[in-house]
Formats: sequence, structure tokens, C-alpha cells
Amino acid sequence: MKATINDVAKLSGVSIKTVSRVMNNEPSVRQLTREKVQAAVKELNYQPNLAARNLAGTKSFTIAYVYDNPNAYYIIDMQEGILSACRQQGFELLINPCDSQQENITEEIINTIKHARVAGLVLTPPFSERPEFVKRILELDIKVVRIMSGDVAPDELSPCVMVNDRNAAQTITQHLIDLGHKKISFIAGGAEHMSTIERYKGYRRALKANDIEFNKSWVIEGEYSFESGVNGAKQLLAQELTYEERPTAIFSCNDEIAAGALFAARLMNIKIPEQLSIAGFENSPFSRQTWPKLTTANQPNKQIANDATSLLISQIRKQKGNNEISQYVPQLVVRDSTGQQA
Amino acid sequence: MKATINDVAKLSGVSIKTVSRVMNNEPSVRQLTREKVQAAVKELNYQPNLAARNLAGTKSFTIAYVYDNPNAYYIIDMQEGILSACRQQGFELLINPCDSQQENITEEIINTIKHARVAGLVLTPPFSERPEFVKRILELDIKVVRIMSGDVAPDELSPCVMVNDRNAAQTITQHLIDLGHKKISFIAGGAEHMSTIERYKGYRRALKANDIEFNKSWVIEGEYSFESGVNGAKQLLAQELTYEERPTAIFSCNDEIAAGALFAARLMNIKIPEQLSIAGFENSPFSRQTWPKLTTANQPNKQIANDATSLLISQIRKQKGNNEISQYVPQLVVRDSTGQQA
DNA sequence: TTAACGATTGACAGCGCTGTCATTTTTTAA
DNA sequence: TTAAAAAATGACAGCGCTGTCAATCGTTAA
Repeated sequence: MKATINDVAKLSGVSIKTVSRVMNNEPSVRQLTREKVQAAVKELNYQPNLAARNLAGTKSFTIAYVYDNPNAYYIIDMQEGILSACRQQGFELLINPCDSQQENITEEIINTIKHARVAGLVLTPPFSERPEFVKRILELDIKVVRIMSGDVAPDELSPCVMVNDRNAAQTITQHLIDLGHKKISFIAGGAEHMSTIERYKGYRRALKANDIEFNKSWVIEGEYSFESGVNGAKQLLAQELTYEERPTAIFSCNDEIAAGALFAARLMNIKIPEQLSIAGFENSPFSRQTWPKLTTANQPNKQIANDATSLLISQIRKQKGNNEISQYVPQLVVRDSTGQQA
Repeated sequence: MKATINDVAKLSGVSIKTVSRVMNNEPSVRQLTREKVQAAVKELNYQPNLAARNLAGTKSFTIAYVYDNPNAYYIIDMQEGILSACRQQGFELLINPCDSQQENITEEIINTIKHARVAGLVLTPPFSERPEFVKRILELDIKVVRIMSGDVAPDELSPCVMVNDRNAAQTITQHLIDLGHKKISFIAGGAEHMSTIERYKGYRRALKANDIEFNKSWVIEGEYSFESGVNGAKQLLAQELTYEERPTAIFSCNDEIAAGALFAARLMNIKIPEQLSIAGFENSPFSRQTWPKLTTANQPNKQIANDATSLLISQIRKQKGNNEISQYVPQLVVRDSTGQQA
């Protein structure tokens, strides 16, 4: 029923080994031969059997996505991006959700990937931000690609796809400044996340670039949650504060926080964006679930994942360009929660 | 490095075939032999190589989860539940997100699962609600399990895990009634979803059971979105309505709608739950992201998925109990958005 | 006690592919 | 033109397991 390598060999009049060579893009195949084989492949709609490949060869055509689960939307996007790259390149994806806090999690992951003969791992925060973990994996001769926050890779361990949160945060802050705001607050996410640090840096840099005085009391420590946004906004907009003490704009570290801040502000009867501008980050569904909809920064997560996976696979294939790094800068999405400072 | 079937055979002093028999729980192995083998398996930490199994045998140890992507949280829960059952039983999971609206989607899916020699499929709405699709898959001798809304399976095509939305919706409505509400509104989700229909039926049944008059103008057609909730609530609570014309409670078809309704109500300065009770459905993260937090119904999605997968696998293994059906009733979660009718 | 039966067990081929190494063909240099 | 080197191709074993079928064992009935 399904065409095998034998069928292709017979049809194209070469040995199965040559077909194998063509399928694996190996050199040492004459152009003419290659074309004959490719024609047969197309005619028979031949797709190599992954199980056989994995079994026979020393190579593996399986990669895994190891992740903890902070944000379902993010994970789903990642999965889809990785999957599309896998399909293009004839790889198989194993998903491996797990609890990054769990003791022995490293060993558990290693056990799983060893058993499945996984060739490489796609890593997102928090795993991508743990050099010891990455090293441990690399020791097993399993390739890794990391997606992380920053502008340059922190080390040479593996290829990285960097998400430049800093520049994006600067752009958002600049957007608020351009609207005439000078009293701009920052509600942070969890400080253990690199993204929080990076976004904070971007915020500071924008202020500095515009000679706007930094006011420490407008920086609220929080975490990546709605509630944190509510509390942050309450603190920033408290009744007992004078007009001068209150910010006119709030840059929240992500959309969830922004949604919380927005919510709190509305409870206080503050008009958005007339009296207060609020910006989020991530362009998550939350940002469209609020009223008014949030100004935010969009990350092309699927594309980032696809890109990272391609990097991983070319590493596995030992193709050149191993330590290439790509960088993405989330783009400003202006919606209705930010406006001209009155 | 990794133990193979040969190592186990050597250590336990039997042939590899006998080891194979033990690993597959086949009969015709003496108890003593079985135990010897199992001891060796444990000692060597032997796990059969999936690639080899899939290649050698006519059986396959791979299942796929085919889904469209309405709700990332739901999908993630499903994946985790399926995965845990797979691991327990030595199966491998392929995920297959796709667009259920796309033309030719059926053929595309078939192509994928044929190529990967998938033994069975886990299906959730909307795929689980398409009998023609299910039939088409079954023709290929690929097993199926469906997770769907209802109390009894709609047909005998495959085992089903039913989620009794109707009873749960009745319970929620009853909860509102118990709080003293008589004017209870229903904001529907998309009518193309069976879950909407079922929840509506539960709502009606509760009214009837309590001899509460049904008021058609309190049923709002909508879809599963925040915006739909906002619009529904605006319509229900409009200024020009008399007190009698306004409901005192709103049962929303899911949490997103409820969040929208809640939002709209607060904008109108209506106190929740003092002046208006709002209930959602699904216990999604949205329900904890609102203020006050939503009363809702919880579905144990991971467990449902795990259960469904076990059903699928026992079908694949041709174990008895093929057409068993399990049913789950989402449970009421009382939080702060519902209260005594004043 | 022995033939005959069913229950257990094992030998072996082969799933579809890749790695190794030998063979053939082509190219280059002498 | 021919030998040597390089490039292209193929023969074959074997990855770890399961299916088939034959061999062995223990047990029952005659």
C-alpha cells in the first residue's frame, strides 16, 4: 500500500542505497541520478518510514519540545511553529510538558529523551534560561536550540533565537512618551523571568533617551498575573496621592497585568485612555478581551518557533551555520487603551 | 547502553520471543517464566524500543490527537491527560492541530495518520461531532475515541466519553434559583456547538423543575467570546427596561462570555453580586481573572482525556470493554459572582 | 505405561531503512 | 593512451522487535 524505498529503487532503476542517499541529501550522487530518483519519489508519493529510519540509523529524526506551562496560548503557538518546521523537514515531534520546579526534573527529562532517541530539544523559558540544564543535555550529544529574551546570546552553548524584549519595551514606552506622557509607571512581572528584566531595561532606556526623570515609586514589583495588575494600579492611583504623584500612563509587563490594571482603573472610574493610558505586552488573547482593547507588543511566536526548529534541525544534520542566531523584536500594536495625554 | 530485548532474554534465560510475549501481555506464558522475565526487565530497566515495535509488528503503538484550536487551555489539558495515559501504556502521542474548516481537511489528516501508522485517534469537538469524519477514519481500521457533550453516545461508532453539560448547566441554574433568583437570563455560545445546545437544555430544565416561567427575551444568542458577553449584558440590562424586565441573574454559556457580561455590568455601575449574579461555565483561567471571581462549572479535562485515551488503547489492544462509555458531569464551583437575590 | 493432546517455548525471517565497505564508473594526470 | 585517483553506486548486514511456524514440554486419557 504505502510505497517503500524498494519501490522507489525499482522504479528509478537504482539501488535502495542510492535512494537513501537522495532522501538524505547526501553528496556523491550524480545530478542525473538524483533527478531520476526524485521523479520516482514524486510519482509514488514516497515518504520515508520514520520508524525504520530511527531504528536503522545512528541518526534520529525525532525532536522534543520540553516546556513548563506558564501560558497555554504561548505553548500552543510554539507547538504549531515547531510542528510546521518538523513536517517540512521530515522530523517527528514529541511534546514533553513538565513541572520545571520538580526535583529531579532534569533526570526525568533525560530518561524520556534517551528512551525515545531524541536528536534535539527545543527549549523555551524557564528551561532555556538554565545553563546547567542545557549543558547536561549537550553532554548526551543531544542538540539544543534555545528561545530566550535578550539581544545577544548569553553563551556559546547552543544556537539561540533571541526575543528582544528590551527594544520592544523601549518602543512601547516611547509610544507613550510620544503621546505626551511624562509620568509613566512600570508594573513588573516576576523578577525571576529574564523577560521582566529586559522589559524593565527597555522602559528605563526610553525614559533616559527622552530625558524623563525616573521615579522609583512608579515601579511596582509584581508577577505575571491579573491580580498583580489590579494591586499595582490600586497602589499607583490611590486617592490619597496628589495629582503630581500619579502616573498618567502605565506600562505593564504583560497583557494579564495590563488587564488587571485596566480593570482596577475602571473601578475607580478613571476613563481609559482619556485620563490614563495603559499598555501591555505579548498580544495575548487577554489584550483583545478587555475594554478598551489593549495597546501591546506582538511576538510572532509561531514564526519564532519555526525558526528555532530549523536551526535545531540544521544542527542535527550537521549543516553549516550551526551557531547562527536570529533575533526578533516584538512589534508595537496600538489599540485603544493608550491615548494623547490631556 | 540501553537494554534491548536480547539483554533481557539473556538475563532471564529465555528466548527473545518469550520476552516479547511477556512485554505484550500475551497468554501462553507460564507464570514462573513470566516472573523471571519481569524481574529481568526491572533489573535492566528495559523499555521496548517503539521504533522497532512499530516497524516489526503489524500493530502500532502510536496514537494521534487531532484537534482544532478553539481554546488553548482546553487543548493543553487534553494533551496532558492523553500523554499521561500514553506513557502508562507505552504509547507515543503525535499531536495534530489543524483547521477544521479547511477544505480537504479530512484527506489531509488521513494522509498524515497513514504515514505515521497511527493506531488510533483521540477526537474532541468539533471533530468528535462529525459522524462522517469518524466513519471515514474507521474505514481505515484506525480506532477512535470521542469526547463530546451529552449524556449518552449519539451512535455506536466508537467509544465515547460524554461530558454532561446539560446536568451541569441545570445545577448551575439551580444554584441561582436556590439563591432566590427567578429572573434568570441565558447568554448562549455558538449554536453550532453541541455544548451550547446542551447547556441551554439544562437551563430550561432547571426553570421547569422549579416552575419558573420562561422568558424568551432573556435568552440571548451569541458566541463564545468576551464581546458577545458584553453585548448580551448591555441588551439585558438596558436603561430603558423596567425593573421587571431585567434579569437578576445571568447564566453565561462559558467563562469568556461571563467575563464580558461582568465587565459590561460593572461599567453600568451594577454591583456584583449584590444587584446581579453572573455565572460562567468551564472554570477557565478567565474565571479567576475577573473581579469578583466567577461562579462556574469545572470539567476535569485532564482526567477526561486520560480516561478517553485508556478507552482508545484498550480498543487498540482488542481488550474487552470496547464500547464502554464514561460520563463526566462538570461540578459547580461557587465563587464570588453569584449571591442571594436581594 | 504410552499415545495424544494442548500448553509453552524457541528458531528464524523480515519490517524499511542506514552504515560499512567493496565494486564500478568516471575523471584526472602522466 | 594508460595508470592512478576520485566519484558514484551497490551488496549486504543488521537496528530491535514481532509474526509464523516448528519444536518441546507437561499432562491427560486410554
